[in-house]
Amino acid sequence: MDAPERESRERSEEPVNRLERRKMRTRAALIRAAQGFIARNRMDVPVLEITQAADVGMGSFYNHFGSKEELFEAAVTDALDRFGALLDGLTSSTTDPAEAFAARFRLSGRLFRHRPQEAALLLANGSSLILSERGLSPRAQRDITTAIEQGRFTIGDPELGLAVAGGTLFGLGALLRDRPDRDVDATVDEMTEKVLRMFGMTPKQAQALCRKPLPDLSSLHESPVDWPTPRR
Amino acid sequence: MDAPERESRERSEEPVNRLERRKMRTRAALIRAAQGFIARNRMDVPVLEITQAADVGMGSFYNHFGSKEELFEAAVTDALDRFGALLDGLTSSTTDPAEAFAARFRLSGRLFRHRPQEAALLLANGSSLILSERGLSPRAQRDITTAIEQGRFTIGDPELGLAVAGGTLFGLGALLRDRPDRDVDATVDEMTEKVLRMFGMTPKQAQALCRKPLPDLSSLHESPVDWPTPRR
DNA sequence: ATTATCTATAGATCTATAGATAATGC
DNA sequence: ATTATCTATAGATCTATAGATAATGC
Repeated sequence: MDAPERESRERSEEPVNRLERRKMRTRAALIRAAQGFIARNRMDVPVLEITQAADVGMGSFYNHFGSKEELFEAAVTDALDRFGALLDGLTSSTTDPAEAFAARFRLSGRLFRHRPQEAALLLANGSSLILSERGLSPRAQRDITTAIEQGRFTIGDPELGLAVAGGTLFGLGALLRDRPDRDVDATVDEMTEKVLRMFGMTPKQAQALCRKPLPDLSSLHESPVDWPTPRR
Repeated sequence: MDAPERESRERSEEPVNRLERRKMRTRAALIRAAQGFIARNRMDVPVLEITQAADVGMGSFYNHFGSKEELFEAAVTDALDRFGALLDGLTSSTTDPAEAFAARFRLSGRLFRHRPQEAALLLANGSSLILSERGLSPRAQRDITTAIEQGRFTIGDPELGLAVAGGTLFGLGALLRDRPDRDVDATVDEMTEKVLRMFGMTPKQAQALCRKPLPDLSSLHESPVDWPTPRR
């Protein structure tokens, strides 16, 4: 075997040397800058402004991406994967699929307020995320199918269920954004209950799941590192 | 009275003379062209290309709009108003608010397939439409509130109900777009039933409402006039 | 020696307008 | 005479790259 662990690590691959690490840092800076612009609906921003926000030279952009579209696509993918990984980390102890679904839905709703930039990014991408292969969608898909198999959900059409879950989460995000005075926890849990009932749970079962304690979120009030602000 | 009917007509105001009518035609052509680009997610299109698609001179653009953003905003507003007016026309005979809501939801879902460009435009605007002052949202708002007053719906939080309706419609639109093989009528009606149950109706009541006949849509398979295709 | 980054800029593209033309009003 | 439209383009802006510089590998 001349390539011991080729292809064995997809992303988050530990770079072998300092050169590689620097390259990854530049790429990551560009991606974070792009995420900031997407969240602010400024996808028409010039490349120069992106590189300034990322604090890298103009030319570095073309070392990593062939076009703005390519960068933005990578930025959305990255955000989805991070959001998904974060949720996984927060719900790893839950084994019951219905409870896992409820926990992830409730956490996603709460994260909309805790991390407004990520929320804005998700809302800006809207419809393309609902049946996406990345982020929340595949996790919800998995939960729903398993819950049906185990008799916890009785909905006949899992794909329609996915559209319900995605759509209501989307509506919830818009509601929390446009009505900042609403009680986040109460709103999110009420929405979750309604979805669980749609999936065939009794009101009592749904309520019980939505009253379970959730992991503490106060430690992640915003992204680990703040998104860069573009310089003028 | 020196201005007999000033302000009495908002839009669709009959232009008084030929000059006015020509002006309106130019404006309308620009708006339709813009709607086509929005539906195709090409909002970065140059002004020149828009005017070419509208078949008007470059300079005419600035007679009507100060910037592309202004045009796009007008284009979305116009699409929402038209879609709303179309729905109103199709459901004018229905007096029961629950039935009216169901009919509008079912018709909206079906229109997603009958008029894919308008659907794409709505989906592209996504989250900003869910609590919008125009289009489907205010109509749903009205139906929901009235239905609650009359005891047809029992949902406690009408605004959350609006987010549910908007979100599920959005998810439905994405589902129908991304899964072209699905049976439109069955999918739409099943989704509508679920929403009605969320709003507190019994399964039987919900099913009954979703089996009511709907006005014929075959006459409006696409916009009255097709959107212009940009010339190269 | 190799690789990534940076700075500076040529050339392409786009916006916004000036001035000419065409249509309508009166 | 007035008003909207059209054509042509100056000037602004942006993209993509060439060539110089800096960091790392070996």
